[in-house]
Amino acid sequence: MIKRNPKTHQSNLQDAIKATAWQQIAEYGAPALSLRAIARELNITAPAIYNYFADRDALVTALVIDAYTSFGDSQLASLETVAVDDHANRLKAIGLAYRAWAHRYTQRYLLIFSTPIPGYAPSIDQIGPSSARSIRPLFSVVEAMRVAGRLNDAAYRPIQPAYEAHFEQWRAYFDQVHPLTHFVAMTIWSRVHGFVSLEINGHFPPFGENGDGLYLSEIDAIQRQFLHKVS
Amino acid sequence: MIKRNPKTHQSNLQDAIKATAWQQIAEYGAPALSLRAIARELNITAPAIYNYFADRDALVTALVIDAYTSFGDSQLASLETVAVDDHANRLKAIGLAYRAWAHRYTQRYLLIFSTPIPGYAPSIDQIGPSSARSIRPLFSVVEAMRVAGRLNDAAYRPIQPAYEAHFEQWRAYFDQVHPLTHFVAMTIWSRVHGFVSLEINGHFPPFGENGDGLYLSEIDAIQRQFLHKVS
DNA sequence: AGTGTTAATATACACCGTTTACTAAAAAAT
DNA sequence: ATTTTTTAGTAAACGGTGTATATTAACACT
Repeated sequence: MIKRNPKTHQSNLQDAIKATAWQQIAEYGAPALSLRAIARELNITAPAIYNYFADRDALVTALVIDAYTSFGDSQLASLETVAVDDHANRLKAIGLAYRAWAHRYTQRYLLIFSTPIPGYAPSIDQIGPSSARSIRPLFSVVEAMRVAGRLNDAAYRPIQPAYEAHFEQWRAYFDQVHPLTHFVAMTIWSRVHGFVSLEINGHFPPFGENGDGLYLSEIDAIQRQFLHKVS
Repeated sequence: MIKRNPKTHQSNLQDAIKATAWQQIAEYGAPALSLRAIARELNITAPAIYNYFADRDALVTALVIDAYTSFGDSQLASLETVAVDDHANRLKAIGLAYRAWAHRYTQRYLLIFSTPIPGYAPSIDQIGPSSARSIRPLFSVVEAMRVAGRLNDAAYRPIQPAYEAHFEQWRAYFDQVHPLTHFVAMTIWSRVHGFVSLEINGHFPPFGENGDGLYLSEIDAIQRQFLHKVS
């Protein structure tokens, strides 16, 4: 008959579990995530967590959704101070925000884009919405370029018929955006992601948090390739 | 006094451990790698593995080096059938080989570029050589372009002085290649990697193993941006 | 007061990497 | 040829993990 720690009596234990998980992920990295460690920190027993999350994967899924939300917020916020018709600077702002967020919240970034939790595979049904939301700001920037007639489609290659079905199904999360917009946005995303991914995972030299020439030149290249001059 | 299974008496148990590890990684994924499972498969006990690898991380490091070697072989082989002065097609060949290898050996790809083993962090000293070797073919293609005067340096931005030291140290693995070559090669690598990484990790729709428009257009863009026309 | 539900516990199981102590066989040394 | 040393395995155990089961304490509602 052990008297439970008052900590466990806080209004929402579910949130406390997630908060502790984030704290431990930030401190020891996502792979070290442990239900038992979380329970210890909260002065409860490990099985108690199962009252709030079906299993470890359910907790991780909740964390992934949180990470996507944080990422989406950052993407959205980066556009607030840039005029909606200043396409060049909107591309630049959202591109820099991508990298800055990854550096600021490395563990969240890895949780989304790497697979640091052994045996965990996210279900598209659950994370789809928050994932789509996080990418939508980039899509909106590109779509604005297209609507303004400033989207360069020289590189556009239609999706091969064989993959059209898959593509269409996957695109359901993106409000049936214009194919050209989708094409360009995914290309931009893949470039920005490629740089940041290699950097975060230690395959590039450690540039630090500040912008550097290589990344800025990639943003330049994106602007030059996809943004028409005003005609 | 148990008579050991003949399997354990094969000439090189170290290689057998690695082979079994690869087999289980291919079947169940890298995160499920387990020394005990390997030992079971080989009819030995788990601690016996410690005669051949200092600990789990040492085994993983050996696997990572193998993966880099396989990747480097693939990169090298892709250039064999293309004339050394056919820069456009060398870029294309090596780019397609990158993606094809990642699809063919997904688990090896993830082992290198993701961090699927909990708690494992590769030491640059040990994997540096095989890692550098795997990237060198790309560097050689770009360097050949530069020497032939066909490398477009319009986007080049010198490394910021603050990072020059780090950069130089890291570059020691790459035979002091020309800075411009290094700059362009890293950019190309990051683009190709970005696409494949998103694809392999399920953030892009499943295009399958065959080439598709989006990836080919990225290779096009790389050619157009960095390869001068013959002057 | 009694009943049903909720949320925690205690216990247990099967797995993991790793350490220690021990042993049998092979190799080396005398 | 005998003794010693090294090698390469085993057995047992420690502390860790996620999770299932059964049980118990506290609460809300009739």
